[in-house]
Amino acid sequence: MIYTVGEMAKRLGVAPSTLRYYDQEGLLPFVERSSGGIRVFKDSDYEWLQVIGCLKKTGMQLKDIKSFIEMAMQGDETIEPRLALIVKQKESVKAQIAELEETLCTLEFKEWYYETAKENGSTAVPRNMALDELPEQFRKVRLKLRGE
Amino acid sequence: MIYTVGEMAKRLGVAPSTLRYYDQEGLLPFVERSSGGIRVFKDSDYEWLQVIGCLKKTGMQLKDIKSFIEMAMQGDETIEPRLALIVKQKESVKAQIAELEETLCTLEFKEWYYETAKENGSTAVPRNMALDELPEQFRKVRLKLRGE
DNA sequence: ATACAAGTTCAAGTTACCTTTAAGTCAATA
DNA sequence: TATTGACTTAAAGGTAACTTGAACTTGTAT
Repeated sequence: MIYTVGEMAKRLGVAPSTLRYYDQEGLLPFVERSSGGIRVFKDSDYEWLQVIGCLKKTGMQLKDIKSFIEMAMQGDETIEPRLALIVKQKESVKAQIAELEETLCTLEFKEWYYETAKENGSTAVPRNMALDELPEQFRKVRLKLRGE
Repeated sequence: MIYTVGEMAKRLGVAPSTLRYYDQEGLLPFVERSSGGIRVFKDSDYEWLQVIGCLKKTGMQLKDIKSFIEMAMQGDETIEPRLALIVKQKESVKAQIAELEETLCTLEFKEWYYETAKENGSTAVPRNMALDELPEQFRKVRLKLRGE
């Protein structure tokens, strides 16, 4: 199967202008053109675009994704640096998950805080509660929020 | 304890210009000024800034954080919408974690892919491997990447 | 009293990532 | 063959979140 930029964009759930922009930025050196200059996307290009999408989700910048694609275009000599980059991004994603888990704990504290405020008609109640009055799992969170 | 903008920025690990920018954008209505116009941060302001930082980590935009702060400044009448917002952000963070977990699976597949390529001197080996030749946990990932 | 680091405002600059617009070309259908 | 919708490029515009620079003021330390 082959696709135009619009068809491929639809398949990926992105705007056609995004694909044109990526191409312009050098992220899509694998995309060929028809005799008339129209971009011709193949199924194997879809896979490249999925990889680009994956790296984007890790928070990698387009210029770094470009380097990765350029390495891939060089062929088998660049297997090791590509592996290294994947491993690095894997660690980065693990760190991001850990940070979001912490953020989640803070939000759960805040949820409890406003639930308690709602029940009592005032934020003063959870705010002035002694540390040992609050549920055990929220004590560390409150200390951290208050910088203690 | 009271702090200048520079001291508070240091305590938070951000640039002083960031705090001035937030103030300018209306995110810090609780910060008072000295007679000479210098910002005076209190310990309770540190806690607000930590909450702002938490909401930022959830991916919330500054204009939406501003709305939250404005509600908080209104007092106890806004407990319910604040609770609703926290719960919404909690769900958003859970979704972000789920997406990163999926991204992690893809990266683990890619790690295996390049490890196998490295062992065999060519990406052709993992690329052309039959689906039932690859480790079970990577089969669904490859199908998704190839759009099958 | 004087120096001087760090504060102030306002405006302009920066970066990343697209999107939009304009002017024109390609290619599938009637 | 003519129409029409989707393609092309180049350049400009947009947005979020800061950062920087210039010109000036505050407040602490000698």
